[in-house]
Amino acid sequence: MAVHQPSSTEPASDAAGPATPAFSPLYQQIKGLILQSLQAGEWKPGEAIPSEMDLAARFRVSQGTVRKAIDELAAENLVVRRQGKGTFVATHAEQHVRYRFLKLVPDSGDEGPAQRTILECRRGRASAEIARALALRTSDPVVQVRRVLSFGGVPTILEDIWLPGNAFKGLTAEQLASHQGPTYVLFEVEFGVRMVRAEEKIRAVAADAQHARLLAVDAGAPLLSVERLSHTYNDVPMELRRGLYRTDTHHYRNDLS
Amino acid sequence: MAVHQPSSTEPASDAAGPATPAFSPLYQQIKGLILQSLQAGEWKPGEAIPSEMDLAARFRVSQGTVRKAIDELAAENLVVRRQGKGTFVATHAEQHVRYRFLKLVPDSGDEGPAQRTILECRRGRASAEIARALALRTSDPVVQVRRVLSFGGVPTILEDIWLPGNAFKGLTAEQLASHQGPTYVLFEVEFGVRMVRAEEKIRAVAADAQHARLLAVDAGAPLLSVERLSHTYNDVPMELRRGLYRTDTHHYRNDLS
DNA sequence: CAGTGGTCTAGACCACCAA
DNA sequence: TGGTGGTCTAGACCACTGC
Repeated sequence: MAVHQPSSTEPASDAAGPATPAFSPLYQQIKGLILQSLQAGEWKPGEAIPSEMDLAARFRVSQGTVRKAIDELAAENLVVRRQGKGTFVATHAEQHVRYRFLKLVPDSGDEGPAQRTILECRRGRASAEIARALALRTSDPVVQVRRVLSFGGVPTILEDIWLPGNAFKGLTAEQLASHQGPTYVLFEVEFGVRMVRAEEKIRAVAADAQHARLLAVDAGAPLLSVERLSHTYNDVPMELRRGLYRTDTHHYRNDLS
Repeated sequence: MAVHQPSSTEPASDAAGPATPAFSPLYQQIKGLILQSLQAGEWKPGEAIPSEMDLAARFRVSQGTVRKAIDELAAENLVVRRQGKGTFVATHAEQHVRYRFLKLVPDSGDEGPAQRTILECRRGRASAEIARALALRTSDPVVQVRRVLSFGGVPTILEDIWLPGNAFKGLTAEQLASHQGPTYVLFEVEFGVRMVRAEEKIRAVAADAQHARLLAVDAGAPLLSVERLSHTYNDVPMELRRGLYRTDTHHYRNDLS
């Protein structure tokens, strides 16, 4: 339900506490409520959420207020609007947004999907470093994956992936090797985990002997090191990924605005 | 003035031509008109544009329509809204958005502004490659700048910058060395050129002898190569920048969403 | 206090889609 | 044809700023 706040000045509650009245407009509250339903899985990825009219009725608010809430969710890619059809929970499976998190593109031309080679997929305990990144406790269960992505037979990306073990019970190398489309779709479909946002730290590094072998380059060759921390709803970290990219035939593309 | 389009179906103009009726909503047209005024320099960077009411009156449209147009301009960082004060033409000089295009951050801690060393600033003719990138004709005048940015005395960024000579008449090494704040502010203030959007292509490369000397690293050391094409209004390319970044103490930070 | 942007509402109509 | 999101309007009120 919409929380109607006292208008204008707060009642003079001079008790100690944060001085910020934390005013938030109605549409932000509605956005928060819709977000809760998204997190709770009330509507699954790809499904339609209720129409604006329905939501307006549910929250006892005008359609325009719901619209503004959904506008923001759409701007954050949590939801996709389709005129005449409805509003849908966003997915990494959509055609034109696929590989939204993969910014490595070929220098020229197009290319098919990557060939995946899973080198490792094992359960273990979180090191202090991994635990810190994923907001776990040291020695909590984690899944670690190592894989190589090749384009046209050329190994191009070597990735180490760490996932919280509890959320990804039963993840197998088989699944990782054989599924279609982005791995994040697998995560959505099989584990109900939707990655919403990520931060990347990018560096140039020299290939060590092992990396060189796996990526078929000379030892010491420059590689792009991409450390990505992905989050689900509410900024909960759910994946740490360390990638090494060959940039002799591809480049990392970024748009600034 | 707002262009009122024929409602519903087009009159059956079966003459040859693009089949798309190119319907665009009123607020998009208003946005376009405001954009024109921005390009034309009717309001300078940092200045306030007319109030929503004024613009609504000027364009014979409701305030809500103007608001939606400005909303989009604000979302594209072309304009900044300040409640109670007005709407202002965006600038690279704003405190919290300074160095908006510089994504290289120190691994830990903060750091002061960069020390700039201008190695070169000369006028010349565009090579075929530069001409293509900047949408000039080969041998059109260009300004080329080479500089090193250092943090705490450590040379960290080596940049080559190409600018269209006609738009940047009179740019000197003096100016580039002595101005305060981001170089893009200098461009706005001295040349009326506002960079609005940019694309970057990022690679890992090995330092050659010259680069190694200028950045105080060993030859062959891995460096981040960042090629940036910056645009003014209307996607007109106005700057090509090739940077080499040391990433031993800094990293390139990117947010995906 | 007046002026600005920000929120909220209610209603009309349009464009798109599916059945 | 009915339902969905998309546009446009008009008016009321709120929050913030500066005089």
